Amino acid sequence: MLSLTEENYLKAIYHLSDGGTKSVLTNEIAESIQTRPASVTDMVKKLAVKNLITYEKYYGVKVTKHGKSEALTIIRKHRLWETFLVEKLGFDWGQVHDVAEQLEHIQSPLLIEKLDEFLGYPAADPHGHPIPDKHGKFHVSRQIPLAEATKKKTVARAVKNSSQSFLDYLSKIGIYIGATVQILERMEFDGSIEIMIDGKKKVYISKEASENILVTE
Amino acid sequence: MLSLTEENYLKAIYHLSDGGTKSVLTNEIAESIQTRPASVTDMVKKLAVKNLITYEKYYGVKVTKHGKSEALTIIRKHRLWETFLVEKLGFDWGQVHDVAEQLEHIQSPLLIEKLDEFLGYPAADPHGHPIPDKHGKFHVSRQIPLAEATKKKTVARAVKNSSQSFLDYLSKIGIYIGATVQILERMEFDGSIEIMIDGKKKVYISKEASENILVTE
DNA sequence: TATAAAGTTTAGGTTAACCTAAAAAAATAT
DNA sequence: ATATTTTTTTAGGTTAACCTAAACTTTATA
Ligand SMILES: [Mn+2]
Ligand SMILES: [Mn+2]
Ligand SMILES: [Mn+2]
Ligand SMILES: [Mn+2]
Repeated sequence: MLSLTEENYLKAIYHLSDGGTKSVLTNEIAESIQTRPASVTDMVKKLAVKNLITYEKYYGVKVTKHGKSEALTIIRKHRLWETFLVEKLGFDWGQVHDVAEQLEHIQSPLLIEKLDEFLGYPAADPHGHPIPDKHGKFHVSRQIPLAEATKKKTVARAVKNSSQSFLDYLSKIGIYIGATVQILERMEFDGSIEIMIDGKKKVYISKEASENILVTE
Repeated sequence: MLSLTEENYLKAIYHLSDGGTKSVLTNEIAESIQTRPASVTDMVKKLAVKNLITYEKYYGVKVTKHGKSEALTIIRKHRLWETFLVEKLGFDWGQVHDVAEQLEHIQSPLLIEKLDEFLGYPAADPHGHPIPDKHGKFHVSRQIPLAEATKKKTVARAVKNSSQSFLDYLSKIGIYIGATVQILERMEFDGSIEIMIDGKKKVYISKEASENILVTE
């Protein structure tokens, strides 16, 4: 069984590795988890002993099969709780992340199965992120950042950034998961774009914002 | 803000003090929390510095006003979560305690208010224990152990012991919160009693069991 | 290729929450 | 009242998870 801290490290490493595909460096982990590189080195050795990652001194870590499965369990819990908070308790999609950050560490396989059932086995969380099933399986449709879309008409499917401030901003301008987004014009000089939301509302959004909205064409 | 450990100590002390009325000794705390007396002495000093209890060397601790209010918040959370698990997720009343023991430490005032609302502001948890409101207020009707009841006909209102094994036993013989319990006969030699549940089922229960069922006459 | 810069690890400390063993105080028994 | 037992505290360690500063390794630059 993993400690809360070990779980947070493992989840961070998994996310940074793009689902276990690439290896992750000490400084990236330190940055993402808000600790010092020296602390990361300590923890990374512990996780390697537990067979959750492989660690090659100076060259970073890779997530093992076992580590991937543990990470996906934590992510599953995180996203199920976020879904619960929004769907059942009426939280705003920008309010759920920090609470889910705590709830994801509750240890009870029964709880998570019952919660999943209660929510009707959702496929995605309020941010459009896929929820792994109890075996760690999930499906993602081909999503691209709005910034890279070539077709004029797209549908918002997920956000890349789940921060309160970004989600509050999206809500304010009227973007939500499932909204249709038409690209009206790209500004040459700063990459900002003019879009039409649900065929009704025209707004300008920055390049930065458009990179954090994932769409299907 | 309190650590998880501090919260567990404070809650244990509050329970042992009968709602803040009497003072609590080091060994009682150690016993209840499954630690060594020396560890209790350490923690008790910390809690005293934080003004949650008063500590008189060799004579035990008392819960302060502030400590009582913090303890009641934790108890409120514990009981709301237990109610959620039974009412919404379909847990058995014997399965909830350990999970609630973890959930009670989640830090989010918003979460707990929304959960309370979602549950319809319940007055008691699945074990019949009162749920304090957000100001720490709650009401208990005059409940006595079935072992001490003098009237023939009583109604089960709460359990004194929330262990899985005791609750499984109660379910098995057909006792639940709200069940009517008629006392048919008391056995002189071991204090066991014969009862009729809901006017239908006759069973014998031990003195021990009858001391852990709280009823109103 | 030698040197500088960047990234990482090691060495050595801190704090919270535990522990055992010894010392001290309080309660009980003679 | 004194001696014994019980309870509690103190002293001194351990472990997990952090930290800073110094020592390394790797990578980039001259
Ligand atoms: Mn977390
Ligand atoms: Mn999410
Ligand atoms: Mn607890
Ligand atoms: Mn309860």
